[in-house]
Amino acid sequence: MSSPKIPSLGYALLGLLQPKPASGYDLRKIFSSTSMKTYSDSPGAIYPALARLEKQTLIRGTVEQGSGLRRRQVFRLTPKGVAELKHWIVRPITREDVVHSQAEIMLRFAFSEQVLGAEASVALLKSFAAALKPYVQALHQEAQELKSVAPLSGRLAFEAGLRGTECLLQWTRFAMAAYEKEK
Amino acid sequence: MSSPKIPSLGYALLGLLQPKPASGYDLRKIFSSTSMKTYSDSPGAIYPALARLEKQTLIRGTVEQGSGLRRRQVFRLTPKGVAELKHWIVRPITREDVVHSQAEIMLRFAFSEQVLGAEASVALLKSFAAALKPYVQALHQEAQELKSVAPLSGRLAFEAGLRGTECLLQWTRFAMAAYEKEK
DNA sequence: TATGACATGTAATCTGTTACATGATTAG
DNA sequence: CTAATCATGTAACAGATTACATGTCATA
Repeated sequence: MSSPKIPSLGYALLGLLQPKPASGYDLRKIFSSTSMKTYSDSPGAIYPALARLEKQTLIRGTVEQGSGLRRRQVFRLTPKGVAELKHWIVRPITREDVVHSQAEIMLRFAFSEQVLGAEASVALLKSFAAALKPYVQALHQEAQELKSVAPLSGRLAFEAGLRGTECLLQWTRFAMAAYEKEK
Repeated sequence: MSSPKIPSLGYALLGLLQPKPASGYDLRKIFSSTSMKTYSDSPGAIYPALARLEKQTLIRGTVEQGSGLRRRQVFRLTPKGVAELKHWIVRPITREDVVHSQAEIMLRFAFSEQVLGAEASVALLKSFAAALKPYVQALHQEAQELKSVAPLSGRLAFEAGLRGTECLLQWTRFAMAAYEKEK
């Protein structure tokens, strides 16, 4: 039970390994070349992270060396790893998540369809929207209180955060509509 | 020269101490009670951070104890600290910043007016917009390439990032207009 | 006198960064 | 042959989290 908490990078690795086994090098290339540049592509981050996941038996690595090929270790999810990934994705979204780890929410959503199917993606969107709505309200209120105090640049910085959050809420509607249309 | 790199939290502390000296406890309260909840309010983060800044002679702490008051250390910026803060704020904004540390850009902007005046804030906004424009273009292009490959949830997650960035670009225009109107 | 808020810190642990080290294979 | 790329890792260090430790002051 209650395995030691897995950091974002760990889940990113699990999610990437789910559809297709890959080596550490493959994963680094994904991080450095695609839109997932927010995650570190440094070997000092990825190889230890893979080692931790393997120690928790969430993934298993097998050394490939058919006919003089250079050594290359390919990792795949174990059933336990698949379960952990699913469990992480379906967790309801809290205010905490919205404030401190929006990037992780998006990561969960990005993987949701492959791992659990479209219904799970829609459910996540609903949970996200439900958490966002009162948060936007609270931000509006805080903006009112800030109005007379801070210098203009401070108020504008706050406004940027508010707009970004509203933008995200709009996006959840857009995304739900996209799933509607698909059916 | 070239002092050891200061992390985001360090600059947040410098920025907060600039208009008004404060104790570690005051700073923690600011982090936990205002919109700066993204920064850690844990003593294990803040007190060591203050100690580092003091060792670099960017701030100086003085123990207040007028008439049997409980011990309370108040920190203020040194001239070197003010210079470091200014230098950090005026640094031109790079693609790197936009991709990996948007929060820090907003922090720089939030402090800019108090520390350097409205012209500096406007200059920062221009630099930000200039970095955002080509980035949005690049994201659009990447979105095109993604179109046929990823599952819907993956494409939508990407779309969320794209929209957020566009939203930020719009905000820069809004903010510049706000400064225009103020004059 | 006991509770809770004020106020400051430390220690263990975890993760990530940076930089280095190693060696195989392929292209020029 | 040599340079670049493939592929894997390690070691030193910095910073954050969590939990704990300590003591003061006000109030009920």
